[in-house]
Amino acid sequence: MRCLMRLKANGLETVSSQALSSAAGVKPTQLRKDLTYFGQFGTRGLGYDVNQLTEMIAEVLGTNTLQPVVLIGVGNLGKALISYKGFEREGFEIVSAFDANPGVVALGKFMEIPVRPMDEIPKVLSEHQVRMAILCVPVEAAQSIVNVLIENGVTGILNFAPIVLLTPEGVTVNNVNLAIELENLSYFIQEHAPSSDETSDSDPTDGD
Amino acid sequence: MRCLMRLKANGLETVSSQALSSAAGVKPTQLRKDLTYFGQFGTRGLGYDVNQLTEMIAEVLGTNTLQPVVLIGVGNLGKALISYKGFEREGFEIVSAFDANPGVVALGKFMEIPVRPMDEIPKVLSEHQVRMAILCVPVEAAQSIVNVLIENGVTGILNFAPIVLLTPEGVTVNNVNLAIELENLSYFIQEHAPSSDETSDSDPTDGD
DNA sequence: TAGATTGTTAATCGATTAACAATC
DNA sequence: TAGATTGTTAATCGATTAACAATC
Repeated sequence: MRCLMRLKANGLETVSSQALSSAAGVKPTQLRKDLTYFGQFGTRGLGYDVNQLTEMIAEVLGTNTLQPVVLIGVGNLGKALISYKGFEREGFEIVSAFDANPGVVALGKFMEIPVRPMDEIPKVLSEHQVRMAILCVPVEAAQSIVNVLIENGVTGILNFAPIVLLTPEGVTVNNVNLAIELENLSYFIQEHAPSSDETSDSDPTDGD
Repeated sequence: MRCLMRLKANGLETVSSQALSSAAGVKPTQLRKDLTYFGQFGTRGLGYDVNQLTEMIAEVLGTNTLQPVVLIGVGNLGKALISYKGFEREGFEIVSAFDANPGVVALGKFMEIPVRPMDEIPKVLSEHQVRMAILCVPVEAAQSIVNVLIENGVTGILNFAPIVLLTPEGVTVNNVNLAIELENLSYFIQEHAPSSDETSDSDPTDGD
């Protein structure tokens, strides 16, 4: 998607699996095979229409319309995520933040992204039809908040608390554990590690 | 590793691949196979010695001794990471932070983790024999800082800037891209997505 | 029509797992 | 010795890739 965006910004209208895959660092066959999983979008002899492909991927990702998201827990990390511009750029809108600390709520009341007390979660979720939440609360609070979120229609959780969340079928959890990221790195700089050959993003698989 | 820690905390001295794997959410065979990649640590008929296995894994991960780490870029995210206690618990020590903004440096001069100006990077890295860095600077600054880091002996970078870093062979980059995490989640809450079956951590593969 | 590039088949490769002999 | 559980082999499964017919 990001490669396509770049092509689009440069005015390209058409791209071959060859060109796009090399930009993305994968093999052309891989790219074509993956795309056909969702349908047929290319033109033989020509390649793919950049606009059409962009739109199709946005639709698959669910980012073609602005996705409302809430953020729970306005500590250091929460604040950092609120001010992160990347979410918006990719089609997400943090409609509200929540915090258990009245002081934090008072301070955040009139911010661009308002901070509300926890008991307003149900109201806000139903008002904005929110289905995704970013969770940056302490481990102790995580599970009970998740229960509330799920009761109120959330089906996707980006979880920063280092704990395995229990969720019913149909709810997806993506865990981001920064300590694990660092451990992983640590492993690869040890001499016994088979030297890794490609720079790549973390790719979370995810949750029941 | 985290499962083992928990067993240890509970006074368990021995664990079977069966028990450990179910705690970790993988199959017993998988666990045994993976462990043998590093050697033979079990006792047939008995299982694995928790202490011995813990130690072996810590060694493989390189977390048996405290790993010195530096953090570059003390913005919102940088601050959040500095105050994150998880790193220390897992065997990492942020020995210093760095920032390009003199104001940030002035403020952070006498913090528990000191904030220093960028030009002191070489001195600090060699003094503490630092091999790992956490990068949370703006995209524009990322590559040039990475060059400095590598020149001064860093071989592992945890990168939060949404950019593909160019690094020589032997340097590992782990990218954490929060927008991608959210996109991934978004995909799975769409109806067309094959419902995912397991909650799991992001597992970064990594970099040349 | 000739050249290009897709979508798809079949071959290859690697990773997971069941089964079991080794052995505590 | 009998029961348990490892380490390892061989079978299975799924994912990647090469090759190519379809077709723009």
